[in-house]
Amino acid sequence: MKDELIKKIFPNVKDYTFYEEKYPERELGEGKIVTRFAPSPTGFVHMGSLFSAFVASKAAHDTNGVFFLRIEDTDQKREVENGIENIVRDLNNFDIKIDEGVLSSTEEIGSYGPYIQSKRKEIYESYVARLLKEGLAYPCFLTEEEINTIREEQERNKEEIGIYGKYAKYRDLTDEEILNKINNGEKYVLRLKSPGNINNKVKIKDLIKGELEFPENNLDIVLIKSDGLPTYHFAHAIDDHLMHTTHIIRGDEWLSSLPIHIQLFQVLKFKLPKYAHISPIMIMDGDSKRKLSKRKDKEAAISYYHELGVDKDVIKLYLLTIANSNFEEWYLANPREDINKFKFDFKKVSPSGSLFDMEKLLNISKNYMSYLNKDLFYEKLLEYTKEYDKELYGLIVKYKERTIDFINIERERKKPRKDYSSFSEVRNNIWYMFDELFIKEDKEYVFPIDISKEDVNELLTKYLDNYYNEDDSEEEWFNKMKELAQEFGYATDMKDYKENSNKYKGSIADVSNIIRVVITTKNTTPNLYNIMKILGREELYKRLVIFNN
RNA sequence: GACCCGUUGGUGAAGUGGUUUAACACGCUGCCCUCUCAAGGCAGUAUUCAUGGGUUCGAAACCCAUACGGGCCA
Repeated sequence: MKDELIKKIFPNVKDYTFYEEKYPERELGEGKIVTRFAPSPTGFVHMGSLFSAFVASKAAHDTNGVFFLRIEDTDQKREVENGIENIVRDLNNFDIKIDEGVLSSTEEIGSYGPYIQSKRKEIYESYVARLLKEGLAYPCFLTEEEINTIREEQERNKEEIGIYGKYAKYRDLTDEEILNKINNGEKYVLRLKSPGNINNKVKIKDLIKGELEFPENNLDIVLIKSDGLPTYHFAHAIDDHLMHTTHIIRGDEWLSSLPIHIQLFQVLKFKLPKYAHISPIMIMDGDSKRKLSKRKDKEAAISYYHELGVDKDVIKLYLLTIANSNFEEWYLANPREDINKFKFDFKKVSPSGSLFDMEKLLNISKNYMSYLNKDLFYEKLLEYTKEYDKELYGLIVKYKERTIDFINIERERKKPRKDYSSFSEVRNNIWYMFDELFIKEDKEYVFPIDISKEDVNELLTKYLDNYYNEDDSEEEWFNKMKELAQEFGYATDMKDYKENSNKYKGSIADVSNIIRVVITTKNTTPNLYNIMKILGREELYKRLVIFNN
């Protein structure tokens, strides 16, 4: 195509070499990876997109490379208000550092911008102008109805669907014919004049999927739509070339358009980046699996975990577990190590999609919570209750020391207790430590053996009056418990009790559980010795009084 | 319907031709320890790697076909 006609189509178009010079090769050094996360601004980040963003940022940061955020807003129908801000916020919440790119709808950092596609219109024009000049692109005047008719015909004849061969009616128009049509005001798109042949094979090595083979692309795909904005395919080639992305990490729904992308890079004489296509996270829907869906699955929303009280670090651990099959083993060997020390490896990514497993996630959370030190646990509990349980929040602020002491029962040791898999579970285990709640809650005392209220009262009174001493060590405490058991005709040795249960009213286990129930109303709690000590003598008497009423 | 990817226990998976009568982790079951729970210890949980055929002295691993699942273009 002649320059005059190109000028007619794009009056102020710059030569593409302008941009080649403006965005020079990055000087990062050997082995540094440049990746990007390129979402549409259609709302919040969900588990699936978080997964690819997380993997991409990890891959880049492991090599001290660059991870940037680009916004793909060329499909303006789908946009949502504050879309960009929400994405940036969600990434920040997950400590995914944006080295470069969009920070909000008005700010960005980095020297390869703009990073919002709608602001890059003239860049795309320069490159499509080059293709027009080289005869590798052309204006196509097919109307929507015509395209539909073509598709119907192709479906009838069981032919490949799309614009190619004889269906590419405007492929070989002369400049003059084109000019006439444009002057007539006919609407058009700009299409690739595909040099491909469907009978040829194109091979590519994907970092996750391995060796792949596709038929070559032969479709004259649209490069620039009639609204002047580029298609995903074209923008991807231009942007990732100019931004010098080294690794395209994205969902495997893009796999089938890979031949198009390869061809675009060839036609534009760009160096092809490396590709890594991640399989989607799946979920069971009845008997069959499907992709985890932002719309259908509550587990897909990050806010779901926030409400549950599952820490964001747990989500990261989970995502790494499904991303790299050797991570779990590494983490098991280094349970309290900073996960940034684990190096992501493309070779260890499963080519098939993993099923989302809530149980596994909660188990990771349980371990994580058990490894938190008492102060950090307390802080995170404050944060959680402040938002989701104001009443408990007030109490743990008021009784800070008591709360921390309780949290710390059997915590500071090599293999800590694992009581909670989310912060929302804490209330159910701690409420009885606070007078306000203990008095208020409906209480039902269920004892391990058949025993009258009077006998319980006698047992407790005797225990508190004659045996219990706040300063006792755990061993002394337990010995006294045994003495009490003996005095009331309970077995002090569990083995003995198992063999001769008919000689006793019950066992020492029953005695301590009777005490446990009066004090807490629960028949399972953390170590009773610690609980009594934390509550204090006076409080213990009070609970006996409450029981008797 | 065309094309592409995948298929190892309930789940995540290790595994790239012989040390695999399939690692590890979650879950589940049982036992032990034990004042309850949690934790911990021990054991069990795939007669076999979707199915059929082939290559090979030897296959979960390589090849072909079929089935199923997923994706994508519509």
